[in-house]
Amino acid sequence: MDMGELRIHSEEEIEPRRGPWTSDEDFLLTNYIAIHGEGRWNSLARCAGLNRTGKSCRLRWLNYLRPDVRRGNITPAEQLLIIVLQSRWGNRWSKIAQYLPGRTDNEIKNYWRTRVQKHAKQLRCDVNSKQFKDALRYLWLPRLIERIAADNSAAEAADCGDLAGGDQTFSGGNNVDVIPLLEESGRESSSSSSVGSTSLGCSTDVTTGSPANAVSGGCEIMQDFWPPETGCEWWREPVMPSPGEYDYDGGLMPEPEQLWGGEMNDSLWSVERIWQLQQ
DNA sequence: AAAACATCCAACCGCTGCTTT
DNA sequence: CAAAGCAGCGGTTGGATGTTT
Repeated sequence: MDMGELRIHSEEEIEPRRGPWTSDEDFLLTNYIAIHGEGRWNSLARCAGLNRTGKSCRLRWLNYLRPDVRRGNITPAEQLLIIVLQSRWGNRWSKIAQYLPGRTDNEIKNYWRTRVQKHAKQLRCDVNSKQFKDALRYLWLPRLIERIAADNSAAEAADCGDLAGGDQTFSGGNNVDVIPLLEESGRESSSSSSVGSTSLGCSTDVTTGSPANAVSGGCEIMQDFWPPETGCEWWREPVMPSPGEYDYDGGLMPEPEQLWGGEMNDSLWSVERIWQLQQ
């Protein structure tokens, strides 16, 4: 600890430290919480000898130091959940985070702002617009489901070769047969959307296909999402379902505990479960 | 190699609502 | 009941890092 930064405590107000946390501060906070637990952040900050606000301590603990916090790559399954839940609840990040164990509201919020809003920008539409929601539902979600299915297949193959290997990455590893789900989704899309009608029809191989197909079909579009160079002209076609044909707000959302009992496990990320949320 | 630009993400800020006094 | 204190939330910012020119 750099004691030079911690001026001698006195009753008069000491300007709390701000900015990036040092490893010493992390150590102090982690140690204190390990012994005394969380809560009462203002007094915790004082008692732990941290010249930080309670707010700052809480944020550091919840978003970074907590042992069960997961950072880094947002998996396709997690992306799927975020998109589905955001469409249902809006920017209720803490609520959404409850359904992604180990992920913080901050991380989900960052993901949304950096990745999802970027695509909205490329489409030149608002993230809250029907246009963009349709893009998510009929282009992004099917693609994510395909990726999850592919991950599952890869994980299955890996499991055959290495039964001892546990899945630590949440990228798959379950045994859900996704084909019926994809077919179901495809039927739904084909009945209402020319873009959606082929979005799932390319599940066998999204890496091939001509540029012409990309515009008229959707495989390649889905592969690269929305390449800015297309000018998104295809998207302006009146191919979306009529109002009321989909309903993001319908249905009852089970509590997180009901879904996975508050624990992280592989079945948590089954496509089946995620798809149920989407319905 | 370096400057310019883009992206990511940890951390802060202001606000709201709940609890305590 | 009102005021004060606190926790939590969502929006925003700025520095670090990566990528492009």
